[in-house]
Amino acid sequence: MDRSTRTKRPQGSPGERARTSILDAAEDLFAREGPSAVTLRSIAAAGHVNVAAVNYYFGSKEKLFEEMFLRRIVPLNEERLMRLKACLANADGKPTLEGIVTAYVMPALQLSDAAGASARAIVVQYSLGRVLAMPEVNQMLVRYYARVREVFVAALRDAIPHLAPHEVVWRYYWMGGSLMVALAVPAGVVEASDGAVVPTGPAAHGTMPVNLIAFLVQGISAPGGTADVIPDGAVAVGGRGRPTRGDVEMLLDLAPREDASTKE
Amino acid sequence: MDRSTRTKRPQGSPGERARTSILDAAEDLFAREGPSAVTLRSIAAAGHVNVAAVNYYFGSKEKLFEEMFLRRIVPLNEERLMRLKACLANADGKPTLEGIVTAYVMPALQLSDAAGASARAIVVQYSLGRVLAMPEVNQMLVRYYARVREVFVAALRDAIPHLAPHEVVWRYYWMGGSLMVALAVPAGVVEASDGAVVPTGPAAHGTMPVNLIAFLVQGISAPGGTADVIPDGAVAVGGRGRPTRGDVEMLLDLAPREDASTKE
DNA sequence: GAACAAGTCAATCATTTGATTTAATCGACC
DNA sequence: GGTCGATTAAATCAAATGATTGACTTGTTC
Repeated sequence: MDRSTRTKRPQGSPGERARTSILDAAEDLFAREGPSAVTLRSIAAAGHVNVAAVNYYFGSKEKLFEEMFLRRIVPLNEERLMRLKACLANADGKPTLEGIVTAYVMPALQLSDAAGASARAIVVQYSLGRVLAMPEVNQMLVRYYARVREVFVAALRDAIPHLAPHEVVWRYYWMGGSLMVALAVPAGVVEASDGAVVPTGPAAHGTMPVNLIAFLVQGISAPGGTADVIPDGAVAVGGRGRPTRGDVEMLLDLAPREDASTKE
Repeated sequence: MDRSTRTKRPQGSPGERARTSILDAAEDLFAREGPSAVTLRSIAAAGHVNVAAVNYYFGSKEKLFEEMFLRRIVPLNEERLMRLKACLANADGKPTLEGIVTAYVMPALQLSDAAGASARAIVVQYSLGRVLAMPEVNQMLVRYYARVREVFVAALRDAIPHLAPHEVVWRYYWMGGSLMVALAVPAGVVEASDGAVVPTGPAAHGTMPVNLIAFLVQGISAPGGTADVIPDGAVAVGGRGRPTRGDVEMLLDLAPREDASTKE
């Protein structure tokens, strides 16, 4: 609109504005309207750019989505890994369960606190949902999630050695599910469904993060149901050797895995 | 195909076969291909019916989706409510937390165990995800979920009176998130990401349900983070009056709410 | 100011979409 | 056999979609 005030370009190169504008619009639309309702035209309209611009900058609709996801997910997970690393350093390789959970949860919750309303939060939700649900989704995303999962599961195993290895994997997933909902459900919905007087204002989520961590820490550390409790004769499980101390550090120092992709 | 053996129609009326065939196909496609990739033509092809049949039986694509969801979700939630009711009866109105959680979780997990692979499970996931994410989704679904939520939150409040009311709502949502992931993630993925020897065969999920319930029970009963723990000055919360005993029963006996819809 | 790349825009393409129409087919019932 | 409603099939419609084109504008560099 007010192109008159463009003496200093708001951000980077002239085309960079369009790029981020498209990414923001796509993110917002994808979060609100659902994945099926998003069209190139709606994105272009919301981003105040021409339809051709989308293909000009991103090549295709699919590429746009990929970049849109990666823009949020990569920094998010890098911070998770960084926090976990800090935990390991402070705790001499034996971080507390609370430390691990916090390292996983907080970057995501703070992401949703930041600037762009709940749009980013729901992006995280959708990306996670897609990765989980669709087998053939972008292999890069799958591998990226796998790497984060490996590290955290290894750390969790050190913190809760009483659990069978594959039960730890389940609890990692469940943690993700709870976090996903915590991100996706607007605080207003919870308030409305409660009728209670709840904190609104500066701290967007109020006491939610603290409670979520408490919920997860206590849940994850719950004793596992042993196989003989199961009514329908499931056999007992025995994982490969429990990971030796140091596995987590090794995984954390692993290079970002640029290696062979199944197909270019 | 083998229409020769139609002396006794396999199921109901001749068109009933087409109806369920379409519903099954839609469910399967929606679960596997993702919500955006489902077209009337792909449904018709997968269901071995003509494209026109979809509109003939369901009127529109949207109506088809609605019926598809309701076919799974209504019985699922009815069983949840039934189980909760049974809990209340056996426990003289004071069911255990484990009873409540089991009433909520098991119907869903058993649903995924039944016949149709993981398709149904992922349908549940998507429906839940949609209800959570999109504000304007089918009002009927929203209201239906709201009713189940009210009942279970009321029951949870009786079981864990030490929590602030709206924190209980959050934990209900988190329970849903964990369950969602438990349904969506194929057991094979967990096994693969673990490398462990895990139980395969008859009991599709092995010890997972027992462990999920243990995880949830202990997590939900975790002490709440009080407001003064929060670093960023959130105010303490005080709900409306804690629900009096009997609230749950009252809610459970409530009629299924046929009342006014905002618009026909 | 000319030349050139970077960026923007309206117009348009070939497909695909949900939905409708029209005609043919099936199956019970008299 | 004949009739009639229920069901299926093929053809078709208008609208929308992702993508592309070629002309136009802008900003930079010499």
